[in-house]
Amino acid sequence: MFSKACEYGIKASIFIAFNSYEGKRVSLKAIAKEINSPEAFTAKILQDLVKNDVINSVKGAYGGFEIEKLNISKIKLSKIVNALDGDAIYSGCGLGLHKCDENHPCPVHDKFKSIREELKSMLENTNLEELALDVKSGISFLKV
Amino acid sequence: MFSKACEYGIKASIFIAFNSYEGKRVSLKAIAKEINSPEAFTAKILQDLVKNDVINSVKGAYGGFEIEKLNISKIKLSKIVNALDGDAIYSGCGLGLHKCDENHPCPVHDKFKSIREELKSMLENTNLEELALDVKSGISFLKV
DNA sequence: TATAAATAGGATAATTTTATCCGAATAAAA
DNA sequence: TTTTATTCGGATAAAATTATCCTATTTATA
Ligand code: FES
Ligand code: FES
Repeated sequence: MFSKACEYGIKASIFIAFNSYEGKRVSLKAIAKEINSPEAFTAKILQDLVKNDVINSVKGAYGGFEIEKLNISKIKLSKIVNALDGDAIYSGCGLGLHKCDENHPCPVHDKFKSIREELKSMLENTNLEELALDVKSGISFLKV
Repeated sequence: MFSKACEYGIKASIFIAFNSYEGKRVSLKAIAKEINSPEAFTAKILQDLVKNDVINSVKGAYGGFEIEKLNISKIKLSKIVNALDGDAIYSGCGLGLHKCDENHPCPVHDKFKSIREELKSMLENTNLEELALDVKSGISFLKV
């Protein structure tokens, strides 16, 4: 469904989010350990997220990654997915036609329509805050 | 969403299906042309589909691919997707945890649940016949 | 029986995705 | 000012996916 990069990116963002709530900045090392991802690859993904204004980075000793508290509830999953995987998953044609077009639909267009719309609206209506709170309270998990 | 192999496989199966309805066997060349896919790669995919009993092949002159008429309505999209991509798309964890587990859910588990179930039931309840008939009647398209 | 038209399948290549390595830049603290 | 802990970014490398090529095998027909 999502690329590995996107999976790591979502998990990393959640981990950064709930630490930022407590005013804690987290390092690449801590993130990779927490979400069980390869460190160097995760670094690249975090750089992408910084460029796309999902997270902020602070260089140097005692640096790391963080998200402005006020923004945590404003960042939607769709922003992360879009930054890392683009919008093909909910905008492109499910069978790889040049584009998804009502007037020139592929055989599964109608069947997929509602699923893709549900996916899109879920991604656009889910914010980092709710996901982070669930992890913090032990309702959901980032690894294993 | 699906791999290229799976996209080609679904489209090829639909094309074979509606030709089989008319008692026509189709060649690799004809399939690749009709669904706009690379011929040799498509050949590999068709071999997989033959091994998984989705389609039948006939070697030699005047050979090609076909599906038993009586089976066309029995073959579900899920069978094709499973043969080519496995079941990760609707059974695996959306964030790549080892497995999707109610008792150890990832942060998006609940959000994804209904989408993945809808996807699964759609794939399990859509058969080749309906898809093939739509293409045949010009309601949907296999390329461009 | 020879020929031609197909699929089967092994080997290989190209591309994309995933992953690693290392030096440069930055900034806090000693 | 030096050391240390970081992110940044370029260059590779490894693995997976996508794609191609070539030969063997099969089978209908001339
Ligand atoms: S045309 Fe294929 S999903 Fe819309
Ligand atoms: S645990 Fe991740 S989708 Fe169920």
